Parts: sequence; structure tokens; C-alpha cells
Amino acid sequence: MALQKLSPTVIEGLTQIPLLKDLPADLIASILNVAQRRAVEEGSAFFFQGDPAEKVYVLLEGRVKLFQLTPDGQQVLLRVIGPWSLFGAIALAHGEFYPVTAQTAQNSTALYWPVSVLMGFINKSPQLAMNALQIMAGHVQEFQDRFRELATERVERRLARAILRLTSQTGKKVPEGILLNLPITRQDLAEMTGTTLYTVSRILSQWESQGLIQSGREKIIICFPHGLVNIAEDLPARQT
Amino acid sequence: MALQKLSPTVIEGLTQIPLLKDLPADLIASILNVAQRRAVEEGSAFFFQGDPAEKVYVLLEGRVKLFQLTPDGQQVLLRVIGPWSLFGAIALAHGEFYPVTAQTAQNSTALYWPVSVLMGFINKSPQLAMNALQIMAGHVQEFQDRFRELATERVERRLARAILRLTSQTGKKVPEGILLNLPITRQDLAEMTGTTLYTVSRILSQWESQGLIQSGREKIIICFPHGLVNIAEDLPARQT
DNA sequence: AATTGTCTTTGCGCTGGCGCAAACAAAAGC
DNA sequence: GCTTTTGTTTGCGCCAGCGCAAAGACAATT
Repeated sequence: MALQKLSPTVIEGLTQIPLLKDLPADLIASILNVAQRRAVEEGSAFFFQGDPAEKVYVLLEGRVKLFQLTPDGQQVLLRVIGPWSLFGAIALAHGEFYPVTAQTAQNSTALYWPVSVLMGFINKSPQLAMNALQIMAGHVQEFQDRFRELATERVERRLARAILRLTSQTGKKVPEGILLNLPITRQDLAEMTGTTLYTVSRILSQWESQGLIQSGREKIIICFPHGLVNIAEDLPARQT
Repeated sequence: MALQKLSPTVIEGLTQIPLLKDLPADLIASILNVAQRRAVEEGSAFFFQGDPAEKVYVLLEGRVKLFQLTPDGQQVLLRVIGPWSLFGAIALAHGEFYPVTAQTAQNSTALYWPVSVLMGFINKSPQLAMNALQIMAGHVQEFQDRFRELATERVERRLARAILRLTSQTGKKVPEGILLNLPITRQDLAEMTGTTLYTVSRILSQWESQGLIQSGREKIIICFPHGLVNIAEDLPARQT
């Protein structure tokens, strides 16, 4: 029923996503056919941490931040996702509640399926289950890696990594370099890297004075990516 | 072919593990039937980080540490597992290489299956795929949580959490309290909590002087679990 | 009993990063 | 335009935790 509302371009895009990879065309069609659609304006949320996990989402457009709240109210930004990404997939694994909040950073729309529906498809198609498994496995690896980073590396390097990661997801070429095409605050970066907004601000200022980046309010342009990579990796001691 | 070598008690135990949960008895039988068995003595490894990921293991007895090596040679201890735990499951998701090393902390034996074999079963049983998915999802959540911990909490609390986690896995009652039934060094604890062995030692000494624990070489006994929980959670300010 | 290797403890100095405070800058609202 | 809100920068003091070094404790080996 939602299918006719999806543009061919969107459908084309959807057939490429990891969740639907290598599925027979007719199965993809019937899955998309029962998808529902939801638009959420900037600053609102698709779901909150603690909500019953009963839907699985694929972002069509916009930008979504996934974060966790600590018992004492601090936030930790786990992921920032763009179009074609899956989120809320924990629901598939009979997770009772979403462990994160999915808040929009821009006006966004997403497709979603009730778990029960998706589960029905999984029972018919092991490939779909395998795809889900692979996505999950990817997340496990990513968080293992970030855990290691946080445990062993200092802030400057973690920040460089985080920015490079974001760049690869949302980077957009502009004359001065690569623009992080996403409104992101110092606070956000701090929450992603396990530090404070002050420290992020200081490091960005330092990088700016070295000509590595240009930054402004909720805006970062990477002028010299290689410099950041040098910081992120263990490469030769860098000279100013 | 390995089935007849497994004692009924072991088979009984295996049918309970999350991976095989809710599977028809005959399927479990045929899965166990093609399992192979491998013993690894203390200090050796089932596999190393970077090895091709082609087997999935279930620990039958012993204790296995899963850790990652950083590019510059530091270790990070991701998990310590005991009997009935699944490891190397990344292989199921077409992970090319193991992202961790699985080293034994005691003489250990495990069952294992080549991925291809297990994959065959998955194609026949969506339930098996679901089980794997749930296990993965559990890991994602665990690492998200630990990431948050590492990003927002101080060492003492992280250490308390780590020890409580280990206790719930391997705790054994003794007259003085609960013994961590696993040879674990200060260094190991440091690698689990993202700190240094010096800091771990200092904190344990402090707890010992407060009567919360008794500790010795590669040995920890929790005398007053509630005290640790107080530290681990955000409970009321504790007085000495 | 003595030796060796591994693990643990603790003193000490140092620093990376925290976090308050206060000023500044850029949007957004009126 | 002015005000308010939201985000950013930076000085400053402080401390949690790091990491060296050196001594002590325990286990295993000879």
C-alpha cells in the first residue's frame, strides 16, 4: 500500500541496502509493499529510550542521532545516521525496549515495519535473517573498536577519528575542503568521543590555527584531511 | 560422529544454550552430531585476531579471554567467558577475520562447527537464525553500555561493575564471601575497564581496607557485595 | 633453601583533561 | 532594530589518574 507512494529512485535505493541485499525481487517488492512511512521534524524523535521496541526503521531522508541517556542524565551519542541506514533493529531480536533514543537532527522521513511483520518475512527467507545478522555483527565490531579506542587512546585522536567517520558518511565537497553536511555541535562531538565540549572546542581551535580545518557554529570544514588522518592513525610524529 | 563422545549431561546442557533454544530436538541432535571437539591448554588460543573466521565455538569447560590488540600492542580485554558460551560467532556473519584473540585462561575444551555447516542449518531453520541474531543483539547492547560507561563514569565505578559482572558469571561461594573463580590479574582488570594496573591495585587496596573485599595474587573474594553495588550504581553517597 | 619469574603494592611527581566562569558570536524571535 | 536563545571560545585552577621506580609477596622450579 505504501509502495505506490515511493518514487522509483527510492525503490531503487532501497533494493541496495544491506538488509535487503541478495533477496529475490519479488520478496523485496512485497516487503516494501507493506512498509509504512513516517515523517519526523527536526528535534523530535522516532522513538525514545525505554519505548517498547516494536518497529524497525530505514531512514529515507534526513539525519538521525542515536543516543543513550545515563542514569544521571548525561547523554552519549552512539551513532549519527543518514539515508538508507537501518535503525531500531534491536526490535528484531525480541529486545523489549529500545536501548537508545532516535532523535532527528534534520527533518527526516523513514520507512518502518512492525517487528511481527518483518519476522514473518524472516521465517520465509533465511537470507533476510542472514542480512540482519550481518548488520548486527557489524555493529558489534564497531562498538568493540570504539570501546578499544576509548580505553586506549587520547582525546585528540578519538576526535579525529570521529570526525573522519562522520566525513565519510556525510562529507560534501566545497571549495575550501570537505564540509560536514550535518548540524553538529561541540557538545555532540564530546558525547561521541567521551569528553567535554570544552576540550573539543580547544582541540578544534588548535586544528584551525594549524590550518587543518575551518569551523563555525555547528559547522566544520576539513581543509587538509591527510592531517587529520595523521592524528587519527599512529602515523609518524607530525610536525607543525 | 562426535555425539557419542558427549556425555548425556553435556548434551543436556547444550540443548539449553541460547543458540539452540527452541529448536526441535531432532535438529539439535543433528547439529550436535556434526560438532567437532577441540581441547586447548591454558595459555594457548582457539584462534588469533586476524585468523580467517571459519569456525564457531561453544565452550564446554574452562575459561576463555577474548581480547583485541591495539596497533601499538596494547591489549583490551573484551570478554571473559565460561562454559556454554558461544564465541567466534562473528564467523556466521561472513566476517572474514576474527577481530579478537580467544586465549584460554585455563585448560579448556570447546565444540565447534565450520561456518559452512552451521550456515546449512540456518538455511533450514529460521529459528536458529533468530537465535544467532538475538545473541548478536545482546552483544551490541552490552558494548553500547560499556562504551557509555567508559565515556561517562570514573574508574572506581567501572571496576566495581566489571567485578560484579565477573562475579555473576563465575562467582563461587566460600566462607568469606564470593570468590571470583578465575585467575585474573590486576592487568586483566585494567584492560577490561580502560585503566592501568596501578590504578586497579590502588582501588582494590582501598576496598580491602574498607572490608569490602579480600584479595590476593590472581584472586578476589567479595565479602560485602552490597558495598560494591553501591559503588557501581549511583546509589546514595556512601560513608566510610 | 635458594633462585627465578610473575604478580602486586605504594610513594612520588606529573599532566591531560575537567569544569567553572565569563565573554563573545551567531541565529532566531519579537 | 533589539532581545533572547543557543552555541563557542578561552583563561584559570584543580585533581583523577597515569606511569616510573623500587620494593615486597607469592608460586613454581632446581
